[in-house]
Amino acid sequence: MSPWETQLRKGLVELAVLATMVDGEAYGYGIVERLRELEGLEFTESTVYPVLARLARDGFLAIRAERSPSGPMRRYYRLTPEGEKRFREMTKSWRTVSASLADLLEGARG
Amino acid sequence: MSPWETQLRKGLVELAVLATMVDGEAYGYGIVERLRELEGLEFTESTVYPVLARLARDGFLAIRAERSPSGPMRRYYRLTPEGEKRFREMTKSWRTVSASLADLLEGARG
DNA sequence: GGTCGGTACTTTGTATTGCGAGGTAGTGAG
DNA sequence: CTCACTACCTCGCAATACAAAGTACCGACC
Repeated sequence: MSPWETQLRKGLVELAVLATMVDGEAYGYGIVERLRELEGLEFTESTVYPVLARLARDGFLAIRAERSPSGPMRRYYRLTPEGEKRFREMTKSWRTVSASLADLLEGARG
Repeated sequence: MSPWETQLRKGLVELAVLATMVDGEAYGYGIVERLRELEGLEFTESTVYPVLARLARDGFLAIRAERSPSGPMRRYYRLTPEGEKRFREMTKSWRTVSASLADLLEGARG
């Protein structure tokens, strides 16, 4: 992954991770696998796990452990009310920035 | 600016800056002013100038100095062929990531 | 002459973050 | 008992956004 592509995705990991658990709880490894299917959002475990830990530490996620049918224990994360708020705010910001940048690229011959 | 908003924009500065000079040369202060008009892309001089310096150092921009009608000398930047290539690549990557994230947010109740 | 606001560029230091590399461990198949 | 897959975690490096602070040029106004 080229360094500028890495930079381009900075900050998006958190939003992407939050998005994966809006419809219900999710666990780390599963999140990585799910995001891997989305072009440009192929994050590794080294990236996702620390994000989950940080979000949980800051009260945006609650954790529940459960046995896996095929490996070590899974740690399921789900959004707390603060987490949902955070998700909504980030989504809004994202849409704003995204729209502005789209306008800028539109105006240029790009 | 909240820290996560800062992170959300990481890597976008470079693309935004490149976009401002696709249609012709531009100078630092002017770029800052122009971006300030776009919601979510209000970068400060502390952010933009280092980006310009880095892009020039890496051969993506060429520099030309010219007197300003109202202040110190301006340094006009324009895209080199490598710069145009970089801009096209970044734009493409951006559209990909943006589309994937939009899909993800769409799928979620967001 | 002096001050002030606006223009224009630069540097230093701090706080975050993405991720490669490497590690631990449970599980079932062969 | 080895191998592949699942599942989690941590260290260390490289990269970056930005506040803060500084320098300098200019015209206007008193």
